[in-house]
This record gives sequence, C-alpha cells and structure tokens, in this order.
Amino acid sequence: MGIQERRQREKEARRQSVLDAARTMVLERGFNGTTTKSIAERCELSEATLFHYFRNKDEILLSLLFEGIAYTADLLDRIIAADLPPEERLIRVWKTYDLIIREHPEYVHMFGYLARPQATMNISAEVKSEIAGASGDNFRRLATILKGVVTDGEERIAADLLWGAFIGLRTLRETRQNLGASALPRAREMGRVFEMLAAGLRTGPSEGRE
Amino acid sequence: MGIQERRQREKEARRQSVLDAARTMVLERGFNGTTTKSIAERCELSEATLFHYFRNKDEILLSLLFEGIAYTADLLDRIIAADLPPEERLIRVWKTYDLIIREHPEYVHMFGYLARPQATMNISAEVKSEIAGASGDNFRRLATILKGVVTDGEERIAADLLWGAFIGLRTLRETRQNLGASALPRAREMGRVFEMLAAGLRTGPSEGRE
Amino acid sequence: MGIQERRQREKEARRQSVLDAARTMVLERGFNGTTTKSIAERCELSEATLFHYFRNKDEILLSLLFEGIAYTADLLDRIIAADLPPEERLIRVWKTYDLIIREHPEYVHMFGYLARPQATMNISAEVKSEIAGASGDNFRRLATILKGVVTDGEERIAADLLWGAFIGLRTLRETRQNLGASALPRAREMGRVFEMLAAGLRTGPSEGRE
Amino acid sequence: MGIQERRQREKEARRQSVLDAARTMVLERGFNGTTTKSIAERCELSEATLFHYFRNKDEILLSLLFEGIAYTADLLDRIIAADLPPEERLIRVWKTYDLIIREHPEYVHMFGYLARPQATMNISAEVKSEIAGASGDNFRRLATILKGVVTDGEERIAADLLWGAFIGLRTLRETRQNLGASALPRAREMGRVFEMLAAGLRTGPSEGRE
DNA sequence: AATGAATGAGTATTCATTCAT
DNA sequence: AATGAATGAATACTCATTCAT
Repeated sequence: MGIQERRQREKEARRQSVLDAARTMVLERGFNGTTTKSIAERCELSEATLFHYFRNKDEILLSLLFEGIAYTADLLDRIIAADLPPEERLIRVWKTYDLIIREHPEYVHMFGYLARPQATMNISAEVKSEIAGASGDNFRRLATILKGVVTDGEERIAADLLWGAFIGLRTLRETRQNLGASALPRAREMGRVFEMLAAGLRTGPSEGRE
Repeated sequence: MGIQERRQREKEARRQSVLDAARTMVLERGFNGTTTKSIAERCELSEATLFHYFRNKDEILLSLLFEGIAYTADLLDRIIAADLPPEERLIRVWKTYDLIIREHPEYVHMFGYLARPQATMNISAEVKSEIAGASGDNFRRLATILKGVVTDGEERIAADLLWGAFIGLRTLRETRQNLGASALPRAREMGRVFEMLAAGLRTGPSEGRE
Repeated sequence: MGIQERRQREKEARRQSVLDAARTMVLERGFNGTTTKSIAERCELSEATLFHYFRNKDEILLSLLFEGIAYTADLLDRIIAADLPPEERLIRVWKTYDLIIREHPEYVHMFGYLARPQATMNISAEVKSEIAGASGDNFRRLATILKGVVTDGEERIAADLLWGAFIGLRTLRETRQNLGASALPRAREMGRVFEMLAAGLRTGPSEGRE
Repeated sequence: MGIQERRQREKEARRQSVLDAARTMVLERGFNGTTTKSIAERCELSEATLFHYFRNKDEILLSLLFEGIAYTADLLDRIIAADLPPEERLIRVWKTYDLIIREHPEYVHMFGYLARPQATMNISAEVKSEIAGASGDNFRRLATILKGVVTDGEERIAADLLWGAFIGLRTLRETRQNLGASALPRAREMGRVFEMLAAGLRTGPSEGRE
C-alpha cells in the first residue's frame, strides 16, 4: 500500500499544480489566451508532461469547472445544514456568492465560456451531461435553500435569477474595467440586487404575464 | 450624383452583407471561432475582399458591437420620447430587451466577449473609450427612463441591475442549451425578474449594507 | 497632329508622374517596400490605372533603372565631349558620380537590387540584355574617358573599379546610417578613394598576380 | 553530463542545419525571397519546427550575419597575430577577403540588405547596436592591420575603402552575372583594386579636398 | 515518469494583377 | 481613360498534440 499510495498522492499533487497554473492563466489571459504552453511554463513542467496527467487541454479546463461546481456545492450544503430561518438564508447565499467570486473567480468566468456555441462542441456527450447534472444539482440545492423564502413553486426560477444576476453583473463589471470605464463598488451592487430580488421574491408575482 | 450615390449605396450594402455574415458566424461559432475565412465563405466573397471593406477583423467585429449599441440607443430613445407613466416604463424596457435579443442576439453575446481580459488588449485606447462612451450613454438613457420608477438616486444602479440580470440570464440559458439541459421558457424568466426587481426597486433599500 | 500629339504628351506626362512617385517610394521604403498601392497613392491615381501605363510593377521599376542609365550616359558623354587633359578627367568622373548620387540616388540603390539572384528572374531575356547593353555602354564610355589616364589596356578594369568602389562605399554608408553608427563624410571618402585609385592607376601593376 | 551534453550538441547541429539551409536560400533567392517555407523545405523540417530553434525569421537571418562577422573577426585577428611587415599585410587582407567570399558569400550579400532603408526597421535598437558594434570592431581590426601601411591617421578611411570596394565589386559582378553579361575574372579584379589602393595608400593625399 | 523534438492544420493579412463599367 | 471591386497565392507565425527516448 505504501509505495503505490504515495505515487497516487504525488500524481494527484502534480495534477493539482497543473490545475492551479491553468486557473491562474484563465484569469490572466482568458480562455483562448490560455495555451498549453503557458500552463506548462507556469507549473514548470514540459508541455508534453501535461498530457500525461490530462488527455486534453479541454480536460484540464473542464476539471477547473468541476472544481468550481464542487466548491459551490459544498458551500450550499453548509447553508442547508445550518438550517437557518428564511430571512437569513438569502443573506447567506449572497455571502456565499461573494466567497465564490473571491476564491474561484475562474469558475464564474468559465460560465461565460460554456455559453458560447462552439465551446461545447468538442466536449463528449457524457461529459456534457455530467456537467449539466452537477450544475443542476447546485441549482436544486439553491432551490432547497429558497424554500420558504419565496412563493411556493417559484424556488427554481428564483435560483436561476439569483445566479443569473450574479454572473451578469460580474460580466458587466469586468467589461467596464476592461474598457477603462468606472463601475459601482461590487458590494453595493450585489447587496442591492439581493434586496431587490428579495422584495420581489417575497411579494410574488401579482399576475401571470404570459 | 446618380452614379456616385448608387455606388456609395452598393458599397454600403456590401459592407452590410459582410456584417450579416459576421453576425451569423459570431452566433454560430462564437467570437474566436469566427475566422475571416468563415465570414468570407458565408458572404460568398474571397477573404481578400473582406479587407477591401474593413481594415481588420476587429473592425468587422467592432462594427457589429456599435450596431448593437446604436440599435439599443434608438429603442431606448423611443421609450423616453413616448413619455409614459412610471408603471408602464419597466414593462417597455423588458419588451425592448426582448426585441434586442431577438433582432441582435450577437450584441448581447459580445458583451460576454468584452468581459474577457485579453479580449480588449488589441483594441486601441480611442476605440475603447468610444465603446465605453456609447455604451455609457445607453446606461444613462436607461437611468433617465427609470426616473420616477425607482427611489431617487438609485437610477444608475437599477440600470446596471436590469442589464446585468438580462445578460446573465441569457448566459445561463445558453449554457443550459449547449449542455442539453432543459431551461425555463425565456418569457417567463424575464417577466419574473422584472417583476421581482420592480418590487425591490419600488421599495428601496431598508438600510445601506456597506 | 494636334489632338493625337497632345494626347501622347499627356500620356507621357502621366507616365512620368508615376515614375516620380515610384522613385520616391524606392528611396523611402526600399525595393520590396515599394508596393503598387504606395505608388498609386503617391501619384494620386488608382492602382488599376498604373497598369494602363505600365504592363507590370517590374516595368515601372525597370523604367527607373533605364532613366538612371540614360542620365549617366548623358553626363559621361559630356565629359567625353569636353575633351579634357588626362589629369582632369578623373576629377570630372568623381564630380559626375557625386551628381548622380544627388539627382538619382535610386539609380545607385537599384544596382544593389539587380545583384540579388531572384531579382532578375522575372525579367525577360530581351529586357535583361537591353539593360546589360545600356549599362555596358556606360562602362565603355567610362573606359574611353580613362584612356590615357590609366595604363593602356587597363581602362575596362579601371572603369569597373571606379564604379564598384562608388556603389560599395555608398552601401557601407547607408548601412552605417541604418544601424545608427557614425560614418565619415561622403566627400572626404569619395575624394580619398579617387586619389588612391588615381595613384594606383597611374603607377600600373608591378606584376601580374594571377 | 553525457546525455545532456550530447543533446546540447545535437541541438546545436540542428540549428546549424537550419542556418545552412537559410544561407543557401539567401544566396539562391535573395533576402526577401528567403521564406520560412523554403528554409524548412531545404533542411527537411516542417516550418513549425523552425520556430522551435529560432524565435523569428529575423533571428535566423541575423544569426547568419553574426556568423559572418565572427568569421571575419577571426580571420582578421589571425593577420594581427601574424605580425607581418607592412608590405605583406595588404596582400593578406586581400586573401582574407577572397576566403570570406568563398566561405561566406551570404555575409557579403547581407551587407547590401542592411543598406536598404526599411530593412532594419524591424530590428530592435539593441540588436542594431550589437551589429554596429561587432561590425565596427572588425573595421577597427582592419585599421590596426593597416597601421604602418597607410599614412598615419588614414587607417580608418582606408579600412572603409577596402571593404567598400570589395562589396561594391562583388555587387557589380553579381549584377553582370544576373544579366548574362560577361565579367572580368574575380582574382584579376580584386588583385588590381588592391594594387591601386595600395599605391594610393602609400602616397597619401596631396591635399585636403574638402 | 518526463521531456525535447516534431508537426498538420490553421490564422489574419498583403500584394500584384484582372475585369467590368 | 480611369477606377472600384475582386481575388489567388503567399507569408510569418501559433497551437494542441504525438512520439521516441
């Protein structure tokens, strides 16, 4: 057990160092700017060695995505476990999002990538549904948290709204920053969106508009 | 006058056909997937001819962006000109967004592109501030529309929230579609987010949370 | 005769304006940097019109060469006609070279171009021998001038040496200038080489070294 | 030590084979005619592999230049070390030039390239001054050799004249060859120019002509 | 296990030239 | 006569990936 296990652990450690490098590159240079060469340089391995640990460049990048999903899942599970009263849950969700964006900004970044049509073309159907499943689970977790917070039956849509607003505002902020335009402070923005949605979520729709 | 004018119009038409091709490609294959070759094939011109009408690939793509901004500006100006009562304005904004996404989906798509760090690196400082200016004008238009709809002084942030939620939900929807996961119907989603935000916008923040 | 002649003259004038533009471009941007586009812009004609007056880009550039050859021929003929005593002829040659380089620097420049192997590949055999003939005539003129100046039978080689040293020093000077290195003043250089060659030319070879 | 050293040597050998190919191409097709594709074909590597060994096409071509400069430096140093009497030194310089043109004809060829205005535009200021420095050193070496051979204080200009005449005659010869015109035998030409210059160098200028 | 070497398939852009009007 | 439109063939350089050692 000794040697084999150690090897396994070393291998895992090396995989992680590749992922760390990839994470940094994705944030610094964006998705297409992240070349295998730049990852290799960053983690001080040769380009060829990367392919020892990952089949594809895509596998590296998707691993990053799954990490983000898992990280989010864990945080949401903690909220569920905390069993808080409805009025505190939304605040916790916000704080969680805040944490995610600080610890795994690349995860949020990657959502934008997956939205692009040709981005998912090379991904196998199985992996696709794996992502869909894992990500869907998180939305279900969020819906669970929102039970009692929003009108019954609206949990799913509320979950989408919350995450959608979150990544949309992030995109807007990044765009402004890239263009050299001024942007509102993040906390203010996010705080306000949650308050607004909260008010709406509590009220519920006055009438069906479709 | 006759000949010259007709030529001018023909040239403009040809430019438009290039832009149409580019628009389609951006939607089909995303930003980086849109090669000059693919644009050329699509509009049945040679690659070299593209450079007869546009200096750069960037000039093509940025033209698309400016078109979208101008299209949006026009729609928002109409809302302002309509001089509606506060309770109807938010609905008009929603309908406007709905129109934009139907007529110029690539415009929304491109916002995601501009958020990526290395995306704007090749854009000159002047063009950048031109984009920032034109886009900023639209946010100011939106803020004008929201005057009276939201708590005084909250118009700017409300404008950001509205647009942020819009593009975020769009991203979420696209992602789900790419992954083969099911998504809520768009109208339902958008209707609900506006209702929720509307409720919050009217109430205003209970306290400053920062 | 009126109309046709005027037309002919206008055509010739336009040809000249193209050549003037080409001359300037060759000097400013070198041989390969001289594009048909840049010539067209310079003489305010469309690119296509250039091909009305010249079959090829090469024809334009070669016309420049022939101009230079003719200009040189004329100057050398004047020296011959002046019928000067041997001791003054070399000085006149030097002054002539000085004039050529001032009035037609591109001519000297082009000699470097013709030395490159693939440069003459596209030139037809007839044009090649035309150039060779015209240029050879000038060397014969120079040899005539050197009769009595140098040892009998050495006129041909002396002519080559004079011109060779002239274009070589010019190349050296240009190179230094391009590299930002300092160079001796031209007059000093050229004066000295002529003095040196003159001394040697008068002396004649002490022995055959081959 | 063994493996690493062998690898290093193999790499160097491969670099050399690229340089050899480039050298041949420069001579066959000239500077601009030397494409990365043609180099790659010549040394039977893929184009991409070229960029494994050299950053740029320029780096390849400049390596050729530096090789030529170094080769010349070495030969001149040997003359200096030989400590010959003045009357023999000029002959040695001539023989050296003869050797250079046989072993590194591309070096002489490249001097013509560097003289063209836009040729050096892409070269960084540092590399430029590196070239200027290394080349300048060779001229200083030559000047050292000419001490005692020419009038005191005239060594620098004499060095320029020697090299200038050398590359000028080479250009003239190449031009004639390209045009299919007959040229004098090289040895005769060069021998004569050295004799002539030698006579003048010994005599010195009768008066300052500027 | 780790890597240097090697590469096929791109990728935006340039250029001399042709042709219909 | 003059030109706007159009293009085939190049061109330097990039990138993810494979393979022998």
